[in-house]
Amino acid sequence: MSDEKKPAFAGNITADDVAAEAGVSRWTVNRAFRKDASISSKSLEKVRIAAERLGYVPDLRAASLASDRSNLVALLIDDFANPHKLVMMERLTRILRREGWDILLVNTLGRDDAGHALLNASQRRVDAVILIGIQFDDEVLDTALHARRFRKLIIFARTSRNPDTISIAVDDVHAMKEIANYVHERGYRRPMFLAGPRTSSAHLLRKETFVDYWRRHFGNEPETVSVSAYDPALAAGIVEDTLAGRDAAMLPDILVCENDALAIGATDVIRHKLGLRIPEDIAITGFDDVPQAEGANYRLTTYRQPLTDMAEYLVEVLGSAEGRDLDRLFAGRLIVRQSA
Amino acid sequence: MSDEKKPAFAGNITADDVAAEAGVSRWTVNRAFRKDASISSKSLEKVRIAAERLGYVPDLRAASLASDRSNLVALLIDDFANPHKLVMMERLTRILRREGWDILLVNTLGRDDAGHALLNASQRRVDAVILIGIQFDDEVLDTALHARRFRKLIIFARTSRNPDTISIAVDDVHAMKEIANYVHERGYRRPMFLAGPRTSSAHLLRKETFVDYWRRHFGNEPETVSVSAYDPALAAGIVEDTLAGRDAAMLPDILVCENDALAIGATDVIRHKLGLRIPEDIAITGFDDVPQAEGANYRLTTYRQPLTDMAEYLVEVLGSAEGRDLDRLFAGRLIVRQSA
DNA sequence: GCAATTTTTGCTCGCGTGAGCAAGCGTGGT
DNA sequence: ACCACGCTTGCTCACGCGAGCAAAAATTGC
Repeated sequence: MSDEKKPAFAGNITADDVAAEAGVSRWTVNRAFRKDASISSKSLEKVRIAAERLGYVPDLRAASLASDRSNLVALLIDDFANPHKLVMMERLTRILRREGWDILLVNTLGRDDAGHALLNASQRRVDAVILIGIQFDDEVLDTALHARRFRKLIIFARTSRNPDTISIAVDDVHAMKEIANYVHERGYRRPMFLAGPRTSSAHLLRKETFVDYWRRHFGNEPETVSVSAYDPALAAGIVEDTLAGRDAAMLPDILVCENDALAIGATDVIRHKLGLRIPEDIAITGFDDVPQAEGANYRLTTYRQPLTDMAEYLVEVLGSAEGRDLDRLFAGRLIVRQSA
Repeated sequence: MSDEKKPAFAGNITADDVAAEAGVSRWTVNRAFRKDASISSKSLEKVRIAAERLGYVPDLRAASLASDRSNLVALLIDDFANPHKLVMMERLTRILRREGWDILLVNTLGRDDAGHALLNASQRRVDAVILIGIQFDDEVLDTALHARRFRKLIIFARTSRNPDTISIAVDDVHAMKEIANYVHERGYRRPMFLAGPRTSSAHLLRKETFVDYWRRHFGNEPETVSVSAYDPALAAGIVEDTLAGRDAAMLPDILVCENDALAIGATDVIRHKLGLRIPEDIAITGFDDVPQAEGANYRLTTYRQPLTDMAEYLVEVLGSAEGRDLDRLFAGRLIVRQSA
């Protein structure tokens, strides 16, 4: 009787099956699926045909187990209210996939969850962890690094002074000086800085740089306000609370925002709640150049990070044998639009 | 001489090491990390302490290999211009992680890439594939299903008539009827429908439903326009091309959009390029209730999908032994705001 | 206190692949 | 025809864990 199993799905077809079908050994089959392996074009062809017929694809779990390289990186994010995260995810996933890296997406629920998120990643034996969230302060990083559970811990789009992490980011200091100079040149004199949450590590230097630079070069001390997350809705609330009811003379003439998420929330509230015009009554600048910043509604003057270059450097870092001293800062570009 | 290896990272600490440290067998160690396993509280405690000291965590690659369950699901997305995707990703990743599922994020670059994306997922032996993109037409689905490479293929937030997939979505037909009725009740008589790309399968029934229902109940045939992606910027371009230069009498009195991504692009262009007021000159409705829809700028009348319920049902589906007849439609809710 | 029963523990075998080595094979020079 | 050399192939061993069974230990009933 033919008790040839008809598998429910092709997961159980293994290199041995293909080897039998193609008349070669199992190792030749696997070699056919590795790009660096030495194999004759004749057996390669035989294997390809047999694999095609049986629907075989190599099992990366087993490959990873045997080779101690998973070709998997974990991407840890928390900050889902920030539209720029969507852009970053798109760019990172596209470029990493193109280079053969798969991505484990971990939604880190907050500071307390960061440890679990890292544990999660470590159980899959990822080759690297990429952080694009905001919740990773020194304590969390130290715990992760102390456990020596990761070969590489990469902080993307954010600077970190921790020597054991790799930070790939735009040069915030240079960027904010450029913005400060632009703002001053255009005649604005009473800027207010709208900042995001103040984390103790891996944070942005934007607020500090802007405030210091402005004070030193242009005399007065800018007012600053802080929002607890990069969330347009929260930013809107804070801006309304801060500015509502002020005399025109007491209003800032420009709102310099740490990023576009804040700038967008601020724009909405300034127009629709405070009834002021942008840029005539209050100008606005952002940071990141999210897609909506270009739209007819916001026309936001902002600063574009070279995300593609950064992602490509990230790939390079992933391939590198070293795990340290790979920090790199990139130069961005001021994008001038109508909002300032 | 002490050539005790100081590992570069803790990946090479195995259950055997913990077993030696705790004075039990390797299998007891692994049992301590499974929740269904039978183990005495005494050895559990011993193992916990030893594992803690050595920094051991089980290797899920090996576990998956041995048990034939990966606890991994692939999430395939292409449509990154649509802000609703960010909301969906947040909700899905949060709830799936809470239930112990890890997520492989695959950025599908387009229709031609769908096959590669699926292959990618299958090599990691994911337990299921979740599609939240738009590019999966019948041909791609058939290929994937024919290869029998997946136990479950779930189409999330989109209906599919393919019997071998599991579709978890909002009841589009009911939703659009509700919207059509609302629009008519509020006195609008010349709707225009702004649709997204027309895929041959797994698509939305929104346009068809609205147009048919309107024609049958309210007499006239709504004008329809289609955009090639759910991208606000593209929608803006199409709407401008379509409406610019029309007499007021020739303009629709309401623009019914297939989703918020389109509605947002349309809103921007209607206000800032055509110089019309919303809702006085043209009203607008969307679908999805993205975060910005609530903001002061858009105040968009839209339709909210019960994403959390849908994600929770998804978890249930993942746990189910069956792979078929699990389709489910959910009821959403019309969110009335100022735009219509 | 003893046998019957249940819980806990250890073990054999297998999951599908890669590293690295040794044998096989073909090629070219003399 | 012979040998040296490089490319290709097959093989041993290992990766870390789970299923499922058998032995050991703990618990129960009387």
